[in-house]
Amino acid sequence: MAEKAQTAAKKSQSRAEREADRRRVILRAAVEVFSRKGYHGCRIQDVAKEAGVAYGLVYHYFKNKDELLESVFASGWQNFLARVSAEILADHHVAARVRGIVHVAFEAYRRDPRGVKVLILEVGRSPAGGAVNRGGAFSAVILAASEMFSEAQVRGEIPAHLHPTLCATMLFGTIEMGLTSFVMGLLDKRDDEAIERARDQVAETFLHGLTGARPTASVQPPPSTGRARSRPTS
Amino acid sequence: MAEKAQTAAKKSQSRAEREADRRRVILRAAVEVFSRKGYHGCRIQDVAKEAGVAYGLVYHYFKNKDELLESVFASGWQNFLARVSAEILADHHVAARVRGIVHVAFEAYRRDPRGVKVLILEVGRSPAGGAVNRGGAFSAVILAASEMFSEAQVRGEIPAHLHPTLCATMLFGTIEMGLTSFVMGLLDKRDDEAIERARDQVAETFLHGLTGARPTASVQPPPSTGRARSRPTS
DNA sequence: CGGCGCGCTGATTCTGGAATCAATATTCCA
DNA sequence: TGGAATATTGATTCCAGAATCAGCGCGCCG
Repeated sequence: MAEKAQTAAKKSQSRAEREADRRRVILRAAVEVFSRKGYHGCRIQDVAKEAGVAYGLVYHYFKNKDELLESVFASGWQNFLARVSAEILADHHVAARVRGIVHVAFEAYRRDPRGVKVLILEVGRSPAGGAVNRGGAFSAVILAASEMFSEAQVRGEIPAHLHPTLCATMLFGTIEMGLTSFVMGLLDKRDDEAIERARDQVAETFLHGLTGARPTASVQPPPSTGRARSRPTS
Repeated sequence: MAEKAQTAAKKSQSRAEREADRRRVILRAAVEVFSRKGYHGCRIQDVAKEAGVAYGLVYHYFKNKDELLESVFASGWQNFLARVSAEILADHHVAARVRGIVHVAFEAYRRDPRGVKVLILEVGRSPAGGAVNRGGAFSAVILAASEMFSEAQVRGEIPAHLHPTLCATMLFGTIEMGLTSFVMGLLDKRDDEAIERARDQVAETFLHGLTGARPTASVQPPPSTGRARSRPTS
């Protein structure tokens, strides 16, 4: 819809750029406000104010409030999804892959706590009939992870009697609640080191259990596809 | 408010009873509707229709929509809270207590999936500023569980380097997502036996980890306070 | 440099649903 | 049985907030 500006070469480009910027600003503001007051607890006006624009403009860029949430979700989740998928598909021992997934999740949180909060609290849990159709996307990751565990069983890396899907949900449940501790202020979210320790504990406990947990599995990240290289801040 | 009817002995009693019934019917209907469309996605009218009463009546029994949700929460959570607390306070090895907690949660689900769904999806996750102040209640359980793990560390039952609070959140995260698998239809909620297997897997994986999970820890419930005795169906 | 189109604005309209309330039915007690 | 007290109803009021739209002014083009 905004692509009509592609008539000329350079100038129009700059215009399109500014448009995209606006869009991003609004999206950003939406994340901010959603995380503060929740989707239902805020008006479009709040988002507009946060973004420093008239609220009519929000409708210029997004069809309605739902589409706004949908976009917030898409922009946040796609990214996360891609990274997690990469971890899942890597062909390492399942333990390494699990560590990778945990790592990705916590890294995402460290980079953008607000965004993660919205994902967790708003999008992740919208009631069945709800507006946003993100249930599918969520299931997709679970499914992929199930695959991974299933495969790990074939390779004999984990016991055969475990239900792969349940393993997958448990993994994400563990991660999610780990993050929620921060989101809800049960743990100090300022402390970067605490976040790292939490991350390691989550991974190790999931892998070796409460009773068998090892004395911290060193901080160096597990060997995996791309997680390690420090990506451009973005 | 309805207690004024206690003037006489028998008849008035019956009246009070019918009132309480009504109240319960409405509460029940609310759970039903909330679980189907979510708190924000439904009108008072829907609840009334489900309960088979006029919606004005809902206001006779509950001050407003919020109080209705609050009550749904209270009636469901108090119960659960009490049972979980009992498990937490029992002085068994921490493993037994963990099993007990998991057991209670799954039992609650088996008895009333709808109710658990509402608790998980609506109440458990309401965004910070939200209406219902149940965050406190939730934190309370986490805190209690933290205590338990802390104590277990003193007794040397689990490694000292683990963060007790994180252990607690992980435990409930694992449980919650385990249940969510059913709520979301990732696993077959009809299959009673599947539920039991899931329950055991959740407990054992949490305790011994993915890699160390034992070949199913037998179905017989762990030795704990009162969980074992099959309570009157209700 | 003049005018025109499109990004942008915010007052205005519209909608849906919460909460009220006056009227009606039912129950209870003397 | 009468009538006071209470339960129940649903049309009505009221309002928050979503979505619209008519116009304004900035920037771009010839």
